[in-house]
Amino acid sequence: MSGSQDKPLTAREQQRLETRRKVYEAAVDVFKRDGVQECRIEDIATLAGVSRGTFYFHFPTKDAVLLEFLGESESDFVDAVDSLPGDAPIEDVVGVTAVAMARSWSQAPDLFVEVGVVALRRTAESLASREDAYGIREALARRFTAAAARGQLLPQVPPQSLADFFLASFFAVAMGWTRSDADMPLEAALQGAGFLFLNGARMPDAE
Amino acid sequence: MSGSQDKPLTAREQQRLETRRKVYEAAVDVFKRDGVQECRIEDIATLAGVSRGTFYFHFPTKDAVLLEFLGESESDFVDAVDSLPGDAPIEDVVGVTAVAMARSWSQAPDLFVEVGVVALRRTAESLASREDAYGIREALARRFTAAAARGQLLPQVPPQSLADFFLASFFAVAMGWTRSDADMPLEAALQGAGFLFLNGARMPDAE
DNA sequence: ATTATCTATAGATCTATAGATAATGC
DNA sequence: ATTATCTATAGATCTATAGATAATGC
Repeated sequence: MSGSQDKPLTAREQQRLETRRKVYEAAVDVFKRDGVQECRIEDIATLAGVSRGTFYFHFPTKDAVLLEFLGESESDFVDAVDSLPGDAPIEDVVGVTAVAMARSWSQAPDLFVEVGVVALRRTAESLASREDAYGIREALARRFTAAAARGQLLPQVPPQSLADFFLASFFAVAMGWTRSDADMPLEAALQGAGFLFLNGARMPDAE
Repeated sequence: MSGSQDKPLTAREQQRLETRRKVYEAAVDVFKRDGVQECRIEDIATLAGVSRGTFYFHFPTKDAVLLEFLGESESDFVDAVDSLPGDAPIEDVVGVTAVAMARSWSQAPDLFVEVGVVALRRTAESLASREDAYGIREALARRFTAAAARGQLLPQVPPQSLADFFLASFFAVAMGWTRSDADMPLEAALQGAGFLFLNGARMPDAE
């Protein structure tokens, strides 16, 4: 499904991708240094050694760069989930997602909020337009559908809603972790979120 | 704690508040009509009948208007939670929050995502600066602390994290609801989220 | 010769601020 | 006279695009 055909690149195509990558990496560096909202596109172009127009040739906005950044880390999550066998128990799905997200998100805590913002906007758009790109939302929704069919998850809640509920709470926990000074590893915090997702916040006895 | 002293306003103060309100309402209208990102401040000023500079005199950015909007709806949530007796069971806290959020969020589904964005940014900032304004996060955290002390909630998870987990999942469910065409009332969707929060997604038997 | 990539620049919009006007308190 | 409110405008930055340059395919 991921279409990397590896057809030979012309010198021109190679040049374009190289410039694009230079611009992308310069942008991420400047984002981290100056902040996404505060930084100027001028500075990104200068660091990449191109004109400001070249930035706009490759990316329409700063948000487009962040979307690419999001897409790169998201494919790690999807790979982690997709590497599990089709009948893997739901605990494993939750577990490997926690591991993959912890690994990816630890890299760029400075960009965390702004990446969350573009993820939110993109999800809102795809909800509105009914287009379903295959990302972590969809990978999780599939697993949740299968788990509900096996009787492991509550059948009343639509799997897509479960996936949204799950992702939002993971994001919230990760953001809290990023900004706190607790010395618990991010992975442990996310595993805790996974436990809450599966078992709820209520004390079992207090039923 | 909410300091409305009602000291008499001078004509000038009254004028300022009036203009500020005009600008605020014009901004919200234009946001709904043209979209927050797309609209121009020029158009807000024109609709309010003031100069563009006057907009900036009252609000530094569009986001500041959204923050005020967020603050107004948030105080409804806080009032709802604070109206409960101190020893109210946690189910009631979850329930009245669902009712208050459903009432408030149904008003402005068009602004939903952008309000979520400023809420996210504000929360990130307050986490970073350790300042704790009293909002719905703090109102919930207090209740969760009390409930954990009474043995109604899992004691391992910090109450503030529980509040973040709770708010993020409510937001996610509400956003999904806003964009879907299911004819379930928003309140029912949020009550479902509250159930998930308390009891988890796992089937009780499958333990 | 045609097309893709990139640059230079015009026009639009935003942000910062000096100055005008009107209210206030002495 | 001083201060608060608002306007007008200069300068900064972004967005859109015409034109320059370099690669491609015939």
